[in-house]
Amino acid sequence: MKYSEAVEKACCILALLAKYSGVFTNDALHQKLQTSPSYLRKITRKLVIHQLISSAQGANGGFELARPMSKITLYDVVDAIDGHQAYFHPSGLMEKVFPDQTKKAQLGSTLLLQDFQAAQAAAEKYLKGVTMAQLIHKIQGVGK
Amino acid sequence: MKYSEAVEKACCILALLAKYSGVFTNDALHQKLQTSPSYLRKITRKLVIHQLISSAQGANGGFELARPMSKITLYDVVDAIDGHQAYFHPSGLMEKVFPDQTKKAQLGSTLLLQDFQAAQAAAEKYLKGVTMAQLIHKIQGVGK
DNA sequence: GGCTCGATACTCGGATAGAGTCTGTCCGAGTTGCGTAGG
DNA sequence: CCTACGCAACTCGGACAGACTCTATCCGAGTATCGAGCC
Repeated sequence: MKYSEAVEKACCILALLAKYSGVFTNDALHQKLQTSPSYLRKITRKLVIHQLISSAQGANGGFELARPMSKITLYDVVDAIDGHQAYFHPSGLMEKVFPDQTKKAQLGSTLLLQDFQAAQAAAEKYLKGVTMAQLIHKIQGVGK
Repeated sequence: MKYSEAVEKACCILALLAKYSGVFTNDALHQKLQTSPSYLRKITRKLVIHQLISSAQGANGGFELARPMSKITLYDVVDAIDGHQAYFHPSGLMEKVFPDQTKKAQLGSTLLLQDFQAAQAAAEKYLKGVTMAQLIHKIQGVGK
C-alpha cells in the first residue's frame, strides 16, 4: 500500500517547470533531475494527458505548465500518475460468511467498502487541499 | 495504490470467528470461505503474529479471536496484513530541483513527505475509528 | 492403576512457483520549424 | 522575392524487457491430544 515513486518524480517535474517558468525539453528535464529520460517521458506523458502540463511538438518544442501551480493540488498529481483507483476492491467474499441471508451478505461487502472509501476520501480530501504553489512557497520561504 | 486483497480475506476470517465464536481449524475456514487453504494459512499467520487471533497447536487446535471484536479496528487488520508502511517514500529527488541551496532541497523532500504523511494519517484515523464489532453489528442489523 | 510410548491431527515456518504490476528501455511514426533551392 | 521542398529536432505512442511484489502451493518440522501397551 504505497504510492508509485513516479508521483515524487512528477512533483519534481512540476516544481522544476514552475521554478524556471519556461519550456523544458525532455532531455533538459533529464539533465536536471538525473533520471532516466525514457521513464521520464512516460511520466510527462501522463501529466500531459491529465492536462497538468502541455507539450509542444517539433523544433523549440517541450513541456510547459498547463495552468498555474496554485491550481494544481497534490491530488491532481496522484490522480494523474496513479489513475484515481479505489484503495479497496471487494470481491464479495463476505457473502460466504453470511450465506444464510443474501441481503446481509451483500451489505457486508458494501459496508466494508463504504468504510474504506471513507478512509480514502479522508486522505484525498487532504491532498486536494494542498496546492503545488503552497509547497514551493514553503520551500522557497525557508532559504530566505 | 490499493490495499492487498488479503485485507478483505482477513476481515472475513475475523467475521467468521466472531459469528460462531468458537475454534476454527484452517480447513474449516477454507470450507466456509471457499478460498485456497494454503494462502489462507499465510493470512491467519499474520493475524496470529499481530495478536488479532490466537492459535492452538495439536489435536482440537485451531484459531480463535484473541480479543473481542470491539477491540479490533479496521486499522488493526490493515496493519497486520500490510505491515503499516508509509504511503510515500521520498528519494530526495527534490534536491535536484533546488541544487543551489541544500537546506531548501532537504526541506523540499521533507515537506512533500509531511503532506503525504498527513494524508495517510487522515485515512488511518478513520480506519482506527471503525471496529469490527460495529461492522458486524451493522450487517446483522440489516437482516432483522 | 499409573506411566510411557506411539499414532494422529494440527499448526509453524520456510522454500518455491506463477501472475500481475511497476520501473525502465527502445524504436518507429508523426509534427513543427527552419534553411535552402528552384522558379 | 516568393514558394516549395527537405532536413533536423522534438514529441507521440506503443512494444518490449527486467525487477519486484502479491497471490498461491507444497512440504518438512514441531507440538499437543489421545489411546494403547507395558510395568
